[in-house]
Amino acid sequence: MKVSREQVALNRERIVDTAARLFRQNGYDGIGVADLMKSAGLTHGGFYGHFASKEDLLAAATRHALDRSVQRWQHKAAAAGNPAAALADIGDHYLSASHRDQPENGCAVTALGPDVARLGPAVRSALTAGVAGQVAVLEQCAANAAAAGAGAGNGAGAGADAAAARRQALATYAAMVGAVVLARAVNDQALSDEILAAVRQELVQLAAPPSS
Amino acid sequence: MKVSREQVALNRERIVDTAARLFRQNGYDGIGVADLMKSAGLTHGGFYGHFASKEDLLAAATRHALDRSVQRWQHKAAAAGNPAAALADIGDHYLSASHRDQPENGCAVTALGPDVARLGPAVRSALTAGVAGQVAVLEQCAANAAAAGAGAGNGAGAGADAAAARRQALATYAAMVGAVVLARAVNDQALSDEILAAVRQELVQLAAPPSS
DNA sequence: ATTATCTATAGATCTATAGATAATGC
DNA sequence: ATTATCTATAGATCTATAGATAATGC
Repeated sequence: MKVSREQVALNRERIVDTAARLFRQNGYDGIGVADLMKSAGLTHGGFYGHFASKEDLLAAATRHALDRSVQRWQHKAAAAGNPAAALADIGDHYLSASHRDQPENGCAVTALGPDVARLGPAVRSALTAGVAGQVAVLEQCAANAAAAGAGAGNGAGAGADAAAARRQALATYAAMVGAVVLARAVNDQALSDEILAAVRQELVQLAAPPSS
Repeated sequence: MKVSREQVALNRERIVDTAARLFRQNGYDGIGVADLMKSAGLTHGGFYGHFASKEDLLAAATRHALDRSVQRWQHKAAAAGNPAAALADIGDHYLSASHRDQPENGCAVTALGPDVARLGPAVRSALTAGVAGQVAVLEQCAANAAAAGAGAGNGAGAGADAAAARRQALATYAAMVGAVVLARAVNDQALSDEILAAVRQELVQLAAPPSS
């Protein structure tokens, strides 16, 4: 039952896409290779022609899922009229009930962070690249917001602004990740909603140019 | 080989303590009942006299670990001279390299959040109680900081302050949780350190009374 | 002829249970 | 007599591999 090289590439892509969904939904240990392959419409044994191991697949799936996330963020940032609107757009989506309730389509960091932390360098590097990409988008937005808020600054001020923008981007990103992890884990709908709302609110204040 | 009732209670406690450590270290699916019991110095089969299921043990272990965390936070808050020092003390410890590098002794939310989100109500309720306890400590610190910073406020101002203190506590807590999840998952020491430092920095600013 | 996928299975591991054992506590 | 723990195992599941099959692509 050999298939064309084109079909092989399509099959591999299907496996990665299926894995990205099922790993986020069930965790790394929550879904087996046999079930993954079955969901992708293939049989168990064929898996090892595409990937060296289950962990190797997770690395590919993580890269795949986060690449898509970063691209969406970049698109939002480019489409928004101003930096504050871009941050609000990204944050409102990330901190929405639908992102909380659909981990299978959501950020791989929130769904798989602790799993990835216990795995090997290939998986962790895939996640790291995604994190760096997401942070870079936020950092650019924060820097643009600061520049729009400031008058004609001097050189030292611009350098301090850049460092502050990066710090703010990292802290905001951490708050977004933590909020979704918490909102999913907590068994109290009101508290879950409250956590998401609190971080959304903070993000609005961050997007506003500094008042000083 | 029956043991005294006192020894039974000690054995149960030992199982919970061992489980709290090994679940945080390896994840819920990363350690089996047989190995847990072996680490506790008991045999596999004896487990089901103490707990109905592995998930039941995770609920007990989560409650145990988070109770201890909340108690430490309360102690820090009471021991600090002022609210800002209390927040700094809690945050510096939570956002330290040693907390990042020793998940087996750290916050159960950061180590097990996504696992817990996929499990039943008993486990999730245990985590929720811990989250609520940790947030309450931060909220009290933020409220005290706001009260110390304000003059003699009117009633409406105090109500707004209380709501703002809770929002700030939730957002800060989310940032702390997210920072540790990220710092552990990322395969880049400099980025990991930078994430922790950025949130520590933000926490200092939160602890300062509002400038307005 | 090459090779992607298939069937079948090895070998290990996991949760949970059944029945035996032996020390406590009435 | 009760019961906490023990040994042993059932039954299911997991990753990975071996060898067969059959369609592609030289």
